[in-house]
Amino acid sequence: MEKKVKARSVPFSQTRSRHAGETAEDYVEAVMELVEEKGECRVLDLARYFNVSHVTVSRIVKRLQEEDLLYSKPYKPVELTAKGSKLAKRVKERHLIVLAFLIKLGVDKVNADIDSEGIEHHVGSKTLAAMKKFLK
Amino acid sequence: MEKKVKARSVPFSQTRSRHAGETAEDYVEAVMELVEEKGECRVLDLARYFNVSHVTVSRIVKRLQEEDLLYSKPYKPVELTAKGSKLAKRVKERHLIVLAFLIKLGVDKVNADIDSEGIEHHVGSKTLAAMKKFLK
DNA sequence: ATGTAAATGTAGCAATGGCTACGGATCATG
DNA sequence: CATGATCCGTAGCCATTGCTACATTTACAT
Repeated sequence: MEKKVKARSVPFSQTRSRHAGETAEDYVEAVMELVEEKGECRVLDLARYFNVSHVTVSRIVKRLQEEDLLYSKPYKPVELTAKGSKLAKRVKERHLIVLAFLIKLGVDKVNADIDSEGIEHHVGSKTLAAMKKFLK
Repeated sequence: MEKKVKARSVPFSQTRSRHAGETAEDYVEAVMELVEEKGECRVLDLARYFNVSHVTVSRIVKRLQEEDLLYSKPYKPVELTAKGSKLAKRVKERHLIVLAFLIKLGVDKVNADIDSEGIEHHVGSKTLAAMKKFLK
């Protein structure tokens, strides 16, 4: 008498690609923020931002160039492509909504900052809509 | 006139270990659920649960044994250690709170299921407390 | 103009988590 | 107890994201 155990709603088959996608989102968001604040975004700016070595950044930037999200020439600043810019705006908006939501929920700013960065990647459109509604 | 750009509140230095930690949480939770529902938890049960190959499960189970979260002998069922059981209970409770929270927020069950599985790993104690309060 | 410091790239290693292919173990069932 | 089906382990591949060490380029100051 075997009880059926349902598989997860979201298959884990693509864990690696999901993580890579989160990295892409984090990077385009960071590039947008750094360009806004500093005028340009260097590899080392990203390395400091994410607390990783410049080597890690450099490799990821190369990959995101192949995905047409970023653009840069060797030893030059990193820029967003049109596609990257569009993604960055979506990501940033979602991030800000999640952050505002947590704060309105009663979470202190420090923890809201921390948790929103982890949560944002997993907020689907339905959940995002519910958060927006709650904010109004 | 360089504006200072603050680094992320949560350093990304440990991205890999964070992901490994999420995997550990997912696995102990799954083992607990499968043992409850089927009486025992085999490698293949986990493989089907996560939609990955038995090889992936087998390697991860081995690692989690070294972390003293799981226990099993070759070709035998996987069991939780005391430490793993404790973690599983915490994870499951947190998961259920996040799920209930999303539903109360107005998200449909299907999307609440999906998003809660991604979100749960990033909900700190303060955010969890705020969710609990909202549920009351 | 030249030389040094800072920024970036390259080589190569490790850990994690995917996979296929293959082989050994276990278990029902005849 | 033999045998086929099922389960599981091992070997070995790839991708992603960390790292250190070293090489190269750029930019700035003298």
